[in-house]
Formats: sequence, structure tokens, C-alpha cells
Amino acid sequence: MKLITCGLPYANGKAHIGHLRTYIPADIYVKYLRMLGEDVIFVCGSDSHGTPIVVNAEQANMTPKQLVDIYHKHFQEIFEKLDINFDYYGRTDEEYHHQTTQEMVKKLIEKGYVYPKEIELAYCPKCERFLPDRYVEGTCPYCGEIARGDECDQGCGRHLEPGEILNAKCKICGSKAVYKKQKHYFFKLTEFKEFLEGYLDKLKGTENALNYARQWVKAELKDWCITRNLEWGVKFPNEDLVVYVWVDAPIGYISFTKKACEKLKKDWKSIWLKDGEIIHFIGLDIVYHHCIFWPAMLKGADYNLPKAVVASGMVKVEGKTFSKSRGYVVWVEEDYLKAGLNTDYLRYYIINYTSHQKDLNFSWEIFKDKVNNELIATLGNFMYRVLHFAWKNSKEIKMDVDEEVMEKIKEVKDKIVESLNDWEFKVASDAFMELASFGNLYFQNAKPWELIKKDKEKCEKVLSSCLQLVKALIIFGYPILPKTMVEMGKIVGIDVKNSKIDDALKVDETIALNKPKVPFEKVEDEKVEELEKKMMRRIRGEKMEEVVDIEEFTKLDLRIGKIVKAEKIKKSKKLLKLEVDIGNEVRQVVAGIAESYEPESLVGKLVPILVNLKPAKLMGVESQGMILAVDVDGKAILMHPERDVPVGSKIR
RNA sequence: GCCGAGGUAGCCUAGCUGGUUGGGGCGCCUGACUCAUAAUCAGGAGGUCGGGGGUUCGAAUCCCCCCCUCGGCACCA
Repeated sequence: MKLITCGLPYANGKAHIGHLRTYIPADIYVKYLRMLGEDVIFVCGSDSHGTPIVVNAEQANMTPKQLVDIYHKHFQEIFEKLDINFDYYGRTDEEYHHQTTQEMVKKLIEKGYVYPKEIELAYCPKCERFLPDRYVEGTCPYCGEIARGDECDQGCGRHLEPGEILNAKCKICGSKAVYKKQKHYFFKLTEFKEFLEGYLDKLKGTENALNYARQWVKAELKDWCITRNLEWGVKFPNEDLVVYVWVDAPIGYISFTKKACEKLKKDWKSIWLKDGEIIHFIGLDIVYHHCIFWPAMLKGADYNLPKAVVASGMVKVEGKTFSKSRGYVVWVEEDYLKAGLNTDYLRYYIINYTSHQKDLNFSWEIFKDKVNNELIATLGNFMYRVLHFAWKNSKEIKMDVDEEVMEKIKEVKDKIVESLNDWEFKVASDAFMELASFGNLYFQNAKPWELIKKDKEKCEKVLSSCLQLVKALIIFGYPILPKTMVEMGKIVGIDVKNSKIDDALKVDETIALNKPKVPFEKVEDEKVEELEKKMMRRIRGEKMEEVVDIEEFTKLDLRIGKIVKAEKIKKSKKLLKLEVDIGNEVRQVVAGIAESYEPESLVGKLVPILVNLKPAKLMGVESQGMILAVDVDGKAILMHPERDVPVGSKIR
């Protein structure tokens, strides 16, 4: 038995194209496996725990559960609409999942892989509680930037372990937190180093995931703090703590398997306690958890281990790095579904643009081209011209298929099966499209429109061969284009949902036809323009929505300074150390402009500088201000006053 | 800076255990055809295989150096 899982979407935001990049290929893979007669279970669910959900729920004035309800439902709807059909789509805040998690945690405790340790944690005296993760705001111990409890999100991006953050403040009431000792629990990840090294050698999947994980294991493993001070989450045994969300989230794979098995009358133990083949589909961002923490936990608690981890590459939007805040995003509901576009188009784009491991660029222009030129002109046109021609002339065709055609179908089938084994879904979809091209060529060369006038028998033979190709296309194409192929199946009398891949190689006595209709609607230029405009508006506009009042602005002491000295900071790629004359004094400022400017070229330049910025240390160098610069795709471009002005002049 | 993955025609790619003129798809140009959603079919143009060295009778393919892109880590005040 095989189990396929997808990384759990975090129930804290809506579905975007980045999510689909994992779920659609996984679904296609599952549909193909089923056609190959494999016994497959496919599960996923909402990741409901963790502090962001608690914080966001509080801000929205609702309970965490209510917040999760919203997004859980959202994702279920999205998946249904896109024909991503999980056998079970659960959520981690349900009782059954808590039970499964606790069983596993207890097992790890019993086996001695968990130990308590006192650590100093931020505690809010006013709210009378410890402040986990994003309840804390403070200073990053590494870069001095304002950070939240678990991650220095504004600054260096480092992951912070509980207790590491400095000058902590409670995010809820704003009062200064004190540090108090508290007992927390750690998982002995370090004991699994050797196991992991061996395991990662055998683990299958995409190279992008495996290499990445091997790198981590080679470098350094630290024991892992697995408890948090929260009410929302899975209770840690005998303590007033909750297990860390990244402990319980992957256990969702097990608890959702149990639920799926209940429904399907199958045995979950044969998968998780014996030798079922477990395959995880994930995004590249969570390789660490799936290739390191997760197998170590499973090993420690005597569970079966994943056989493969398949990681999808990044998604770009219109050639730019995916970014929700910058507007380079495609929301599934708001952008795609609302536009009334056929969901099969998106499935095809995602599977066929490039190899699963590589970066996928989503662009509406390319989308239009792929749909109109490939799906419609090649595939749709072939199916329709055959069906329409055949139906117009006879309604029922006696089947007598050309050997050459059968061989071609067989060849394409083999290619599809082979590429699936390598997680090369594009290759599979290319093979499928190649069959449609073959069909067009066959039809064109055989000229049935001429044959029908002089040799009806021969014409029928040609049509029968073409119909067999259509049938094969319906079957091979179903995993990729389920909606369309179900409809096409009805025309030729195939129940494609229950077909096997080898049915494409079986020839019926006759095929009776229903009235055909065109498989796909074109994507019009106007539609694409509209969608592009919408995206451009978002890219330009979104950041301007936040309003700042004049008082806030006047707090900033902005002046013109003159760069009097500039030098590189050793071992730094982006930073320059500048000395800037601001009239009454000379300030030392560290600026991240080394990629755009040579130090020599800067001396003497007048630049805007924020003078009253809190000083910070970068790479050990003190910085007492900030040079303002234009950000063009991450590159810094300096600004200068339009004419000479005295140093220290105020900017308003 | 370190580590990993890459850089093949406008775009997506095959080839990478070295060997006849580097394949395919989309787009582009020309012609043919009309069953078909101006779809299809044939032909064609287009590549210093990131750059430079080297090994070899022979390199996209092996070795060295460099450049660029992406991701991770390390400083992007």
C-alpha cells in the first residue's frame, strides 16, 4: 500500500499558486498511480496550531478555532474545485489528532529521547504568563534588529530558540517582560545524527530536497525544544505546556491516515507500523522538517519511515520572486477562480511548465499561450475534429485499429509510467501531448474527408484508429485534466474515473458516439489583459495603503549628509562603512549598498540620512544612522539633492 | 564569503559514462490543406551549448579559473 501526503497548509491565510505547486502534482501522481492499479491513500489537512494563529485570532476578535474554521473551509473548497481529491482532509485541532500526537510524544518520552531543561524565557508580569514565539517582541541577539520570539523577521532572518530574544516586550499589553526560568522539554535530535546520515543516503525523492537535508545533517544538529507556553495546541503530558506546532503538524499525516482508513476500511498500521510506502510531497521551504525532525521522531517512536520526499521548486510570478507583500502572487480564489477560468488549465500549466524541482514562472501571457496553442490547438482540436467528423458521418464506428497507432499508444504509455517513477511530471505530460500531435498528423495524412467520398470502409478504419487515440488521450489525460476528460469520456462512453491505464490499449468492437462538444474554451486576449492589469495594480498599490500621520513622520530626523569616507567591511558582501558629515558631527554609518557602489565613488556625495535611528551593530561595526536609497529589485540606488546644499540641511 | 542547484536559439527543455551535420516543443517566416476552436500539415530561419584556459585525434559532455541566476547560512540601519 502507498500513502501520499501533501504538506499541511497553515490555516492562517488563503490558498495561492505556491500551494498548488505541491498539491496539483501530488494529485496527478495519485491519479496516475490509481490508474496503474496501485492501492493508494492520499491525505492532507489543515495545520491549525502555532502562535501566529493564536495572535491573528486575538486580533480578529475570535477564537483560534473560529479562525481555523474559516481557512479550513477555504482550502477544502479550493481543493474540491481544482479536483484535488484527498481521501481525507483533516485538521490538527481535532481530538483524534491530539490523541495520536500524545501517543507518539509519550513513546518518545518512554524511550528516553525527551529531557527537561530549565531555560530563561520572557514572562509578562501583567498578563501573568510566559510569552511564546510571536507573543514576544524584542531585540535579536545576533543583529540587533527588532525581532519576534521565534524568528528575527525584520533583520537577519535567523531562527530564534525560546529564550534567546533580548529586551523582550509583551506583544499583547506592551509591558516589559521579565526573564523567568521555566522547565521545557527537548528532543534529543543529536542522538539521531548517524541514523539520519544513513537514512538520507537511502531516502528517495527529488535531489533538491535530499541535498539540502544532507547539508544540514553534515553541518550541525542541535537538540530541539518541543514545548511551548500556549493553550492552543496539543497538551504535553503532565505539564501546563503544549507541544511545538512542528512536532504535531507532521503527525497529522498519521492521524489523517487513520481517518482515511476508517472510511476506506483499510489498515493504517500496515502503513505506519509496517512497510507501507510513504511519500511526502512538500515545498522546498519545509525540507528541514521532513528530512530531519520528522524521520528522527518516527525512528525514535518506532514508526515506519518515509520512503521518498518530493519537493517542488519555487514559484515566480511574472518572472519575479514570489512575494505576497510585494504583490507578486496569484490567489487561487480571488484571481483565478473568480476570473472563471477552467481549472484544468491551471493544472496543466503547473505540471507542464517545467520540471517539478525547478522554479516555475507563472505569467498570464504564457498561460494564455500554453492554453491556446497547446491544450486547444493541439489536443482539443484533435479530439474535437475526430469526434465531430465521426459523429457527423456515422454515430457508431466499428473498431479496427492500425497497428502503428497501437504501438504509438503503447510507447506513450511507457513513457508516462517511466517518468512518474522519476517524479518528472512534465515529461509525462509532454508524452501525452505528443500523442495528440501524432493524432493530428495521422488524421492529416490519412485525409478522411476525402476518403469518405470514395472509400467509406477505409475511412471508417482511419476514424477507428483516431478514435482509439482519442480514447487513449482521455485516459492518459485524466489525471492532468480531470474535468475535461470526464466530459470527453461521456462522448465516447468511457467512465474515465474508473478506468485503468491499460484500457487505452484495449480495442472495443464498436464505439457509439454522443454529440461532441469542444473540450476547451479559448483564453481571450482581453481576459489576459484584465488579469495582468489586476496584478500590476496590486504590485504598485498594495504598499501605499498604510497611512502614516504627520506626527509619525516628523519623528524622523532626516538630513542631508556628505560622505567623507567610505570603505568596505571585510567579509561582507553588501555592507560599506561610511563616515557621513551631518553638519555638527560626523557619523559612522553602515550601509547595505556595496553591491551597487564602489567605496571610492561615494566620497563627496550628498545623501539623505536618517539621523535619529537607534544605533546598531552590524558585522561588529557600529552604525549611527541610515542612508536612504531607492530600492530597485533589491538593488540600492542613491539619491542626491538637485543642487548643492549645506550639509546638515533638514529634509521635510 | 561558505554550501547546494543551475546557466543549451525569444521561452520551456533533451543530450552531459566524450565521437558522424547539438534533438524536441512553443513562438516566428514561407507554402499546402479545409474535417476541425484562423485549428492542422510541410518546409525554413534562429544556437560562439555562460566566458576563458587545458586534457584529447576529437568536448555541450572531463579538469582548472572566472562570470551570472536561484536557494540556504553568514552582515543587507
